[in-house]
Formats: sequence, C-alpha cells, structure tokens
Amino acid sequence: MDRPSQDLPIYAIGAVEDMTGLSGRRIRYYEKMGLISTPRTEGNQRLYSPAAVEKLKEIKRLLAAGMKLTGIKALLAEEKTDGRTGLSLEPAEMEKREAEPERDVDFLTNAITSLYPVKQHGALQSRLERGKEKT
DNA sequence: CTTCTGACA
DNA sequence: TGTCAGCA
Repeated sequence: MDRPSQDLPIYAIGAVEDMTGLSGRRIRYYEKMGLISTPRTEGNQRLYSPAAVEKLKEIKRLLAAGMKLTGIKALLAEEKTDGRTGLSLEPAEMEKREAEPERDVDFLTNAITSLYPVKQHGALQSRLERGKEKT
C-alpha cells in the first residue's frame, strides 16, 4: 500500500525552521495568510509532515522567484483542485482571482513551467490561457 | 527548554 | 520581520 509517511505530521516548528531556513514567524504568517494549513497536537502545537516541509520550501522558492503571497496562494489552490478536471473552484476563489492585482499570466506561466513537472502544466496553462483571452 | 498568540517597532 | 511578554 502507499506509505503515508510523507504525510504524517511529525516535526515541531523548530525542526521545520532548521530544514526550511524559514523563521517560525514567517511559517506562522503563511499559515495565517491561508497558504498552508497545519495540524495541531492536543496542546495546540503545530506539527509538520515531510510533505508540508517540502511545500514550505516550495513557497520559499516561489517567493524568491518574485511571486506575491496572493499569487502563490492562488497557485496552491489550483494544485489542491483536481489537476485534470480542475473545475471545482468555489465562487469565493473565483472572485479573489478576478481581483488579483498582480496577475501577470505570462510571468506565472513561466514560473510554473520552470518549477513544475510537465504533468501539472496542462490544466493549469489552460486556465491561465483562458484568463489571458478573457483579459 | 520549546511553542503559542498577540502586539510593538 | 524580529522580538518581547505571559502562558501552557
């Protein structure tokens, strides 16, 4: 069967700070901004899975690439959606996208193609292209 | 000792 | 964003 080990929340925020190079302040901030969701222990302590750590590294990269938190948030929302059908967006998300001030489609497309494996390009680019025509 | 939230600079 | 307070 699959090994959910990658998804098991096992690291305390301190360990994540060492692994990602991000400050706890920032990690908590990203969570507050809705970029990530973190499981808590009964004592309200945050726990991060190896996958979550990678996700944070990804956010760090995107940020370094010049993307705004809002753009990354939208990107993460895309991934959460089915990459193939990719059409289960909630009205609230749609509105946010329409209102996204820094939506440079070409820039996002480049960032995506250079950062992600071919697999995820299709649906994402289709959506971006559509938004492009629309605009 | 580490983490948490809220708040200030 | 760093850092401090006051808790747990």
